[in-house]
Amino acid sequence: MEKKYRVIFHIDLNAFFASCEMAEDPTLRDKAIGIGGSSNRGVLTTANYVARKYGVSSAMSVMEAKRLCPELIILPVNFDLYHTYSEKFFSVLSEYSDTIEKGSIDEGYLDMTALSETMHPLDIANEIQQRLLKEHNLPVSIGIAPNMFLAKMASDMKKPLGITILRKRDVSEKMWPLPIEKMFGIGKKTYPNLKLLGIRTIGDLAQYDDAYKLGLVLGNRVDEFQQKAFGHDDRTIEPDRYVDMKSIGNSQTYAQDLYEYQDIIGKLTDLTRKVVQRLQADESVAKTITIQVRYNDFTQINRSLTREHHTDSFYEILAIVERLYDENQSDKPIRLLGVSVSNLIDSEHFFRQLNIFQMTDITKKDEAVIRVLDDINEAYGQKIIKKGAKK
DNA sequence: TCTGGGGTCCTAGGACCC
DNA sequence: TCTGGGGTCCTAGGACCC
Repeated sequence: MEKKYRVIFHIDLNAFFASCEMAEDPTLRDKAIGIGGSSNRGVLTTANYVARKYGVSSAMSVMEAKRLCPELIILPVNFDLYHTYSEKFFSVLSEYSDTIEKGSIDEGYLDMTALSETMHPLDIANEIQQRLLKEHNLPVSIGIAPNMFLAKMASDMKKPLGITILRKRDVSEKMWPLPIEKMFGIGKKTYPNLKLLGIRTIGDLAQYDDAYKLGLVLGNRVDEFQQKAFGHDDRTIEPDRYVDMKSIGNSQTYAQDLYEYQDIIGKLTDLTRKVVQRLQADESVAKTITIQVRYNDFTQINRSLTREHHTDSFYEILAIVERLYDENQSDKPIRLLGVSVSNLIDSEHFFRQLNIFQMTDITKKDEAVIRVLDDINEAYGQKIIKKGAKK
């Protein structure tokens, strides 16, 4: 059955981190700047368009970037600043549609079907682009299409400050000639395998007819990718999709490899403290704790443990982090450590459940559990009272 | 050119329950 | 004796994206 015709926008902030820095400090605008790579072992997360003219790009090592552009200014990552600008961005978008899905900190999908009945989509896109530039110094590229996939592909076709319309009837002319690695969802592991099958462009993928061979490369996603290569995508925009975070983590590559146990535990403690602060600020509690260890030979292990109950206690989480590390010690020097928490739920919701559980089921639980409950209630008694009093 | 840090989603095997 | 299936949760690893 034919679906109702839709107008979908994908709006992408250009060189977002660099744009935020330039918006804050206009003297940076005509200079080459890169973000990230604090240590000698770092890479850049973003480069502005001045730096890109020298061949500097994101994911490039600092050393290489400096070689290409000796006058490059390197700024540390400032997530607080970028979140502030991200909120400004989505706040402007929310004036144009109620149906917005956050793709990430710097991109969003909007269902513009309703507004397009009274206004031409191109005029809307122009207005949004101009407003973001004038009011917040944020350059964006906009893709306009009948579905999310085509809108995403379209916004990438003209940068910076592009507006691109991609209709289904344009797919064979505008999208099929693109190299296969430009297709959203095909990464650097998959595209060499596709090339082995002789698939070099998105058009090649659309027209490839050996489903068995394709299955060896794409698994059970053959149909999905081929549909998209034809420009078909039935997904609807889900505003709630990423409103609740699913995990919170911090990781760091150290300037020098770590060897000493006490040193390593110290770094893990620092990471845990940062993660717990963000967890508490988010008013969430976590059930699964994961550590990440990358050795200097670049092999990596992840070890996780799921607790019986959720928590946001620094000491409880740290105890698990230490235990996970102790159980997986190795002689290899360590390059990176990470701590993350997942299986998150809203803390208020959790404590409502906890109270019921305590009243009915406590006799079956062992001492350790009771101790945990006491700890949590002590820590949260205040918070619950405060929240209750607000209403 | 030696290779970040923030995430999401998927898969596959094993444990466990019914 | 030999060995069901379905469902869910946990763990580890990997691909991908920005």
